[in-house]
Amino acid sequence: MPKGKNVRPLSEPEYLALGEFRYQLRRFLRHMEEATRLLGANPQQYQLVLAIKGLPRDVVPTISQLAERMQLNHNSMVELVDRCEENNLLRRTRSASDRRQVTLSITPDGEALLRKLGVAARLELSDSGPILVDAIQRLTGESYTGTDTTALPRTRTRTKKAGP
Amino acid sequence: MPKGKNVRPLSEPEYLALGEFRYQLRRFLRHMEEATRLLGANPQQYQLVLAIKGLPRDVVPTISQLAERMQLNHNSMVELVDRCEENNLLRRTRSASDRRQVTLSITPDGEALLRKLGVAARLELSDSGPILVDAIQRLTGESYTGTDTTALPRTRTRTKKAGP
DNA sequence: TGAAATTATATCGTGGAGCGATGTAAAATG
DNA sequence: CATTTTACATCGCTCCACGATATAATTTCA
Repeated sequence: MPKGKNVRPLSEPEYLALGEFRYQLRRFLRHMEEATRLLGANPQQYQLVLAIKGLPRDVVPTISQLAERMQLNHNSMVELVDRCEENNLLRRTRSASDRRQVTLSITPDGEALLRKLGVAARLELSDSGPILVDAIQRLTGESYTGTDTTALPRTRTRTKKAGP
Repeated sequence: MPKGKNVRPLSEPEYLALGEFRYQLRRFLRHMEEATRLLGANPQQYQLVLAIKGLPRDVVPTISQLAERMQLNHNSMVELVDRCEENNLLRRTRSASDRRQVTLSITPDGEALLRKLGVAARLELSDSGPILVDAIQRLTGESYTGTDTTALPRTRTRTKKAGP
């Protein structure tokens, strides 16, 4: 594999693609937060319920697993689970096989939230999804054959910044 | 367009896709935060510099514009710009045409940060990008025939932090 | 076996970042 | 010009993630 290919500096179109990617992400996340709050729920708490629902079926929904899935420290996850339990979205159950572990289950309230916001997420992604996909492909070079060593111009004409 | 199509509840594969989508997002964001901090910089501040660099060329980089791009309230953006200026990543310039406005420009330090992290972002997206694209397509039904329910590729759990 | 190490969850105090409310200056409106 | 609107700035507050630390269950191995 030609190592140099992916470590060259970003070209301007790539910066635009990365900017667009981040922008669409923020919009998606923000809109979902809004939708969540409109239902009187807390965004992070919804995220956790969704993370449980969307967990691969061979993964046991413990605190640590979900901390990893949401990229949180385990103690932050403990606190998030606390809040979810207070709001009746989740329930804790100590595992019988290993009694250090706690497995989480979704309450009917949690499931109801999932149903409503799931539809919202799909609709939202119908808009931003294609733009996201496009940006990703511009950056990672979809249709990238790996044999190209002549690719982009390495010399930049310094037309950019003239002083005021 | 059949209206009912996108408002039906999520199927289980769709929940899995949505879960995977969120998971890959969090991983991407977290890894970029780590990379940023490894360079001694602040993640949000990098985000702002990137947002400026990645702004469509016909958009003037003012406080309000960037607040919208990063989906922050304008006052939060003011504070973020303050911090970026303190860390010598950005400079404020009052606009000559409309002296209420402030236009932001990236310092050499900011550009250097962009170069290093741009490469990191592309590499990171080389991994998570295809999974993200796949999840989006499963949800928005792009070329999705409904017959393929094979599990999503699972990314290997990576330990988050090397500790002493 | 039983002491030490490891794993899983829980608790507590702290700090940073985003937000609402409010302020100030410039520009648009009428 | 007087009023309204727009753009940026300031301040106090709160929430949430984190580091440090604690507790309990399990595994390791001398």
